[in-house]
Amino acid sequence: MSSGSGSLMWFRKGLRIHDNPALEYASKGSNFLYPVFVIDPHYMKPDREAFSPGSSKAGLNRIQFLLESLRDLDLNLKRLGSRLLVLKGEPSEVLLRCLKEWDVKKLCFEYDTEPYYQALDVKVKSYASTAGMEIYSPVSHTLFNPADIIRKNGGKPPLSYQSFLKLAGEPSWASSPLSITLSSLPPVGNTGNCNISEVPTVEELGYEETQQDELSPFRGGETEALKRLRESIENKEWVAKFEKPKGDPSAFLKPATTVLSPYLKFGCLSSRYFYICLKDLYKNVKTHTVPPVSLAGQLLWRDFFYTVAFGTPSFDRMRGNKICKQIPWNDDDELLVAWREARTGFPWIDAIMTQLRKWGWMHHLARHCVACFLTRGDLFVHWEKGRDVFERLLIDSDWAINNGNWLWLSCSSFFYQYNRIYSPISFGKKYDPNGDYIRHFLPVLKADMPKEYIYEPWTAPLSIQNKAKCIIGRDYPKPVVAHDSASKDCRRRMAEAYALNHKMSGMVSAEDLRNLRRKLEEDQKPEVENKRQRKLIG
DNA sequence: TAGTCGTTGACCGA
DNA sequence: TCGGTCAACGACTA
Repeated sequence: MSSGSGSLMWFRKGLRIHDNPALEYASKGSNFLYPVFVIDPHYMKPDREAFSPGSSKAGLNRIQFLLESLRDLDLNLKRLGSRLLVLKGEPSEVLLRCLKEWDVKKLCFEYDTEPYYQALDVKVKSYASTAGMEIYSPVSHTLFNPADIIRKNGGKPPLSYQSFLKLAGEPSWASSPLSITLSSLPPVGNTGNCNISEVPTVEELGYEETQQDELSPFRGGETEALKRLRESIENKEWVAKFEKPKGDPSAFLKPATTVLSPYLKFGCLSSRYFYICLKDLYKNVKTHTVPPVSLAGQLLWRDFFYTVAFGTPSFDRMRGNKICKQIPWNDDDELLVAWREARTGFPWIDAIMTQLRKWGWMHHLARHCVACFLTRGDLFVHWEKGRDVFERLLIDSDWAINNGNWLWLSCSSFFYQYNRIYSPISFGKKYDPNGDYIRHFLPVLKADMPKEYIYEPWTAPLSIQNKAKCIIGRDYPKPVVAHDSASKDCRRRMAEAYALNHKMSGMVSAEDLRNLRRKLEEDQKPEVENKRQRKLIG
């Protein structure tokens, strides 16, 4: 056994060496260091029932990304004279066993605001403090401590970005230099009988060799994150002029953004280090863009959603969520599946959903289009269902940000102008009139579908469809809805739902919603009947 | 309480 | 490429 100054560094997110205050503190004055990552089978083991390759919680792309990040972390720890100790099992059980068996005086881990970790940390902290261990759990995943912002705002999270900015100001740590490098780490202590393994491969986790024809082009890990960051900020002019809404969602050979989000999600890249790099760059250019559209503004968006998510009970649900409009979304699994499986018949939408499936990433505006289409724009399917699909398939899916954006896009919170609907036809066309993005992700439309019809192939004359070897309804689906009438109907439903929320001052009961759903369906009946009649006559 | 403003809509006409 | 219109929301602020 060690001399009694061992520390356990528990990695969860924060899979990095640079700007890692928990790791730094754990190594300071310790004779031994136990750098631990616990693989939770619930998160990792194959689930054959799931709608895509992966576990019950995560798609294979993100599992792969996490494993790559862990391998990189292990390598970086080895360079400093340590290594990553990988253990398997239910995280709190595994950790408690380690704390009991090893000689640990200090337990260090990055603070996490997600409900999952909040609950987990209560268990672990309670054991560690009873056992007389020192616990160090600093906030280093975000620029600000969400609790500080909420306190400053009188106990409530700010609900607009601008008010968040005002409350937040400049982060307190930004005036002093961050600890970016570590020169060495204490050796790993005696691990006794604990079953330590190397970072597994996906095959070792039980996945078969993947059949997918196109894999995510993004590799995980701190090394890759820092390389990507360097490459992005090398182009000073590009950073200084960056305006998020002006990015091209159809750019896939060279994405219009940094694609640093997956690295921020797992903490392979410190958001604080990224922020400091941007501030340094801004100092050295004549002019630069500002929040909300600037690159620094994107990091602040992340903090905004973290803050609201932390301060809002049931943030990830409609019911019981005080900031969420109660809307009678329909429960149509057929439409959901068509959307999820890229079979809506709208090539722009289906190409984006295919990119999501294959790459685990797509441009922010592309996410807007498909989220709007699924919910308030066309299909009127519950945002929680779309959220689940994103949560599974995105390599950067982040609890606070993903839920926040679905609340936003579905006009359930933050954003309320439900008349502004993205067209599944004309929005993409603005950026990519030739349809190169569609042709890449939907090979069935690649060959000879003329650009005049690539966004609306069902309008192509049969002769053209024949020539393009793509018959609509056979080789590629007919559109699941008519956008013009569907979006009009969505607007009507949203107006009714808003009126109900207004009338009830937000206290809409389940029964109120049921009644409204019934009313909306009855209002629609004559229209459906008319359509049927027209069909009969036609 | 009234007025301002809001990360990124579509469409039309100039 | 621009500005106006569509129809009209809620958070925040003075």
